[in-house]
Amino acid sequence: MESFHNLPEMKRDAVLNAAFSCFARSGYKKTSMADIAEKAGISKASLFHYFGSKQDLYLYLFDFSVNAVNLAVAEGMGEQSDDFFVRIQQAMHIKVTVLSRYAGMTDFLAARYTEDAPELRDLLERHNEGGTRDALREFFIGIDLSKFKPEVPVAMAINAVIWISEGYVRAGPAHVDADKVTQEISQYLEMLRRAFYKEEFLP
Amino acid sequence: MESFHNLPEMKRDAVLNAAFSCFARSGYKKTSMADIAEKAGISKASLFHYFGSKQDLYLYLFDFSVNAVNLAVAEGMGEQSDDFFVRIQQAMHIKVTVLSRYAGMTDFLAARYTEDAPELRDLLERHNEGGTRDALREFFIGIDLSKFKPEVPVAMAINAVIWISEGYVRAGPAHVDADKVTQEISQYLEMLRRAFYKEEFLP
DNA sequence: ACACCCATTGACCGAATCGGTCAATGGGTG
DNA sequence: CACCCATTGACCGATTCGGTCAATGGGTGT
Repeated sequence: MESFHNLPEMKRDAVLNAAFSCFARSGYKKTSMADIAEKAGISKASLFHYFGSKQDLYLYLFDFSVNAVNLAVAEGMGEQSDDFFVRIQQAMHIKVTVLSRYAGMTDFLAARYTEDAPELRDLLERHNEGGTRDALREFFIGIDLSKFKPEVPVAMAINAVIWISEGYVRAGPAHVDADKVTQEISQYLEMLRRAFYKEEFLP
Repeated sequence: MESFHNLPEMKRDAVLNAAFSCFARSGYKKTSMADIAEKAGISKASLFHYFGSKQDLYLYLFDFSVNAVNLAVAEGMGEQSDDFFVRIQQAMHIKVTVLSRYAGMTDFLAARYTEDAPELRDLLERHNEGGTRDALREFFIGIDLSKFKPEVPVAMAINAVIWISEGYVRAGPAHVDADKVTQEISQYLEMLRRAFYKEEFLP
């Protein structure tokens, strides 16, 4: 495991991204170590040399992802605004920043909810109890919902904004520059803000 | 193959849906006939009795899906309106109707673009040449774009509407009643219409 | 009651692939 | 030159793969 950390950064990211995308697309059981090794451009034996076993690799990826997301959230979420749109733009910026380096990581984390391999049950359930809480519910506390026009259904508007943000990220294969992508998303959010907010809250 | 058509309708749909979801989630190569048989509640030998081989099963599913979609489109798309929102609502109604019976079919059809199994290349490429054309481009001919407010970017608004529709379908596990789902989607579309259209085009 | 039919399936086949191991290799370092 | 250690092709037993087949059993006509 320490041998993996001594790898040059580029090679390390290649291995991580190969593993992320394979596990995310095919799940734990259907992903073979040969698949990951081939996509990463290394030998299968090296994979076992780095991580010991398939299960240990998955566990490492999981911890790595949780830490990376927590770190990105900690340094990306500045002063908590009461404005829905600035807060969701912060969240999308974090997601895009993480995704620009580890393209398959969020899909990997999302896919853990559909994992049914018994060898992972303990680890995943343990993390569900302690860490995750209800992130979505927590995201919306302190938001000033009175900025929305009275005639727009707030719950639907919120769903709309979330689905558009996700739709953009999903559709966008041009993940070259995280800042540029963030800027383009903000254009969509600005359009929605104009459509949903009372005029007194628009610049 | 004729033995499969003589099956009772419920059992037939169970087999089709099992195969759709397995192929859509795991791809052609990673999906085993045992997976499909188990999810369908029949024996693996029966699967081979019906379809002969794994490849023949995939081919049958593909033809079946293309025919089903074409049929649904033919009978679901009434007089072509020049209004963007009524047209997209027609399209979503078709999609939801198909999905209510064959939950995994659209994902199965979408997944064919990422299939790299050499045994399927011929079939998939052949269908790409002849049938598909640019469905999205064709969808938008004759649409009256002047109904949009001058300050809203039309291209972005269109993407927004599409992503919201897809997001709703993806998020909604309550696929019990197709008409109810269609009605809920129309509420979202109505909200967006109010936000994006000039007032003179609102009721 | 019997004979016939055919859908269904558990058991089985050789081949491929699985997770995992190991000895040989080769480039870097003192 | 000797040592070290990352890397890997070849290999292991076990499992799973696509596909086959004979046995079974519930229907149907007579």
